[in-house]
Amino acid sequence: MPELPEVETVRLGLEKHVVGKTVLATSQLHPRALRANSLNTLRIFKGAKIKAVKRRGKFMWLEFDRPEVLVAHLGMSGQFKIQKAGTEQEAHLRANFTLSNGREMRFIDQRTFGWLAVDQLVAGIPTMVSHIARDPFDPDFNKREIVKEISTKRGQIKKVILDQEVISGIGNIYADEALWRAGIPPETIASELSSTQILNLITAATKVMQRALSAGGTSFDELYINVNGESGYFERSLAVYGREGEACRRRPRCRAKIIRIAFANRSSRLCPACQTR
DNA sequence: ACTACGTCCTGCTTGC
DNA sequence: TGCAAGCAGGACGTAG
Repeated sequence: MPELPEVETVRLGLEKHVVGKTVLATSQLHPRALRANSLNTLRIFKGAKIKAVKRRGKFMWLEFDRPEVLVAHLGMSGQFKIQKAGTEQEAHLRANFTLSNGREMRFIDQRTFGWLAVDQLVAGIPTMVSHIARDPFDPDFNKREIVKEISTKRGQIKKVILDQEVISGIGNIYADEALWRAGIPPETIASELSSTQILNLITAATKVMQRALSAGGTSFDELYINVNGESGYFERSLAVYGREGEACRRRPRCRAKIIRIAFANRSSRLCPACQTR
């Protein structure tokens, strides 16, 4: 599932392949590919030169030599692929951009939770991304400030770190991994944690996502791939996600089995022995 | 202002 | 064996 490291992997791939290229043609192949707003056509980018590919949390956007930007969210299963023009269409191709270098930038999305949108920048951020908090990879991410903010929250800690308006980029996989690394149960009330515990948790989330980025992102069931069509290899290093029933990897002592519990209409994976209050 | 939950979607896995 | 239910889940809108 694309979370911060996977989206950053895609951003890096796009940056390498599309910056400096001009969009010659666009096509939208699925009604849900484009999120409805006032600027609801991809055709606006015809003839535009791509200047930059930026990101905040799990949101990405392309900047052009004109005011409009193309915002993209991968949702559950969104992918970007760079293909030679005219290559056979993928089964779930949702939008296509023909580029000036004989390539096509393709947006592919099986489950259609992902979307594209035409938007404008306000203070350097697309309006539809302005409510999203900074992510831990942001140079202006203020860890001490975030720790302080989290310490005031009355909600369960996992919900708090999944709240993209508090800290962005963390999804279900890295939330579970960070909580395991910090030894904190997901249902703990945030305000009942010490500042040190919260700091440890944010540090753990940052580290696990940095390691995942180094490995090219986590790929589960191969729905996530980067723009070259290659999968990430980080899943080998996951401690709890997808490991229910297997032995906890904490050393030297813990040998308990990882369990899966229902949490907020989703699932959480955790070690019942070493994630305790 | 805050929290909780339903909704969107497809395809693979599980269970009867 | 075959079909139906379950599961995966990010973000957002609405209900409470």
